[in-house]
Amino acid sequence: MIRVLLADDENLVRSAFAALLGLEDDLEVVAQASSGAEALAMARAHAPDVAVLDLQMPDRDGISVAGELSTLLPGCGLVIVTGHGRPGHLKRALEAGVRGFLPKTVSAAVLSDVVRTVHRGGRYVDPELAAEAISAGDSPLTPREADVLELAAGGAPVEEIAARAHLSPGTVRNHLSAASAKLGAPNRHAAVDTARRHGWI
Amino acid sequence: MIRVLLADDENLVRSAFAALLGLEDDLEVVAQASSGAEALAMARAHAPDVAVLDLQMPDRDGISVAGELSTLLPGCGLVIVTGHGRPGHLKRALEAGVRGFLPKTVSAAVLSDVVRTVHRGGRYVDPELAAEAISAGDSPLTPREADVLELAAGGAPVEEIAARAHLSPGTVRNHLSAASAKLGAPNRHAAVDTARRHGWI
DNA sequence: CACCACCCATGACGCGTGTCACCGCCCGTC
DNA sequence: GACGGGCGGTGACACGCGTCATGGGTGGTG
Repeated sequence: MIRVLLADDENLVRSAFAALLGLEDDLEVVAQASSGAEALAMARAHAPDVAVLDLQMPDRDGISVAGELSTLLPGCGLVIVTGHGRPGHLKRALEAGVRGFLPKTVSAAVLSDVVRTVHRGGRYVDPELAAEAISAGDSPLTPREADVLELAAGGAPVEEIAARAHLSPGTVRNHLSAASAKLGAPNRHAAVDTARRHGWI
Repeated sequence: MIRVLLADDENLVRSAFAALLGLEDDLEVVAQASSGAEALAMARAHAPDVAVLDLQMPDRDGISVAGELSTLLPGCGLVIVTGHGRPGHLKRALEAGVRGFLPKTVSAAVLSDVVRTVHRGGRYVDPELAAEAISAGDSPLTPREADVLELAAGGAPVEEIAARAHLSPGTVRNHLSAASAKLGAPNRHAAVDTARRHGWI
């Protein structure tokens, strides 16, 4: 019997996953969590064999939770499930010790299979996502450029970004200009869009 | 036995919902669809008692599907399920004949209860969402302003928006300026953000 | 009919922004 | 030690953009 921890902030989806996994004879959902912090607490309490984590959760990234879990429970298999799979996320997830990564578009049978595969020590990443990740490659942005671009995401004026990043407005514009050029975007807003699509911010 | 149609582009979620509803004795999932068009075809073929539709689907809005279904199968109960519930969506959904509207954050028991309620001819909208919708009110934007604002969403320059909307650049700027003013946003990008949060575009 | 809201357009003003050149500083590698 | 790359900063220029005033056309309402 494989003991599974489920974490997803959308209660309905999480319960539905639990129902789905509950149909399998060899799987048992022993704990559920609706946030990253709760997931860690539950993991500590129940020591599951496999943790299935949603990528987007209100308090923290599913990947950062995975990273912490991999040191906390080294034997625990880690699976990330996500609505919109971005290539950058996949890379970060694998670095965090995640061994299963799949979008919510896959068919139902895949989830339980992946849980079993990961429990056996195997790996599974969605083929389509893997192809995207390879073709997309690494982020061309320097860390600082990514920071500034992220702060520009809300459509804030340069002045505000400068204040929040403790930089001079001119430097902010330089970073944004460089980022836009690297991403082939005509302006920073399109650059934000592109960077988001690739999971680089 | 209540016969249910399920439509959601995320196969995993849809199958999981099917498993969840399948646990209930009085509910039976008779058809599933992964797009709006497919949902309509399935509805025609199976004439379900209740249709559970995801708001976001690749080809078309779940609400527009609902609108078509309400004329196609007047007796069919309509339920919309959504990840991020926007007040504007709720209003549009109710106008389209939808009688159940709930975010994916609700607990598992609610979904099957809502299906039953809607089948009996009752209504259910998530209380939190309803409160937001009431406090938010109607969209202050004129139809044209909403159009232009939507085209501005991708961070496109004014020139491009003008070309795509068959307008003069000056007119576009006027519409955007008016929209930003109405939404209390310092620029159009923040205006896009605000309008999206309220479901006005 | 007058009135008003919406739509489309033009022109002008001023600020925000994108772009470039150039500066110094730090830290890694060859 | 020289070199290159990332980082922070300045100054200048030109364009995009936000804002406003103004105008004409349309359709619905009192």
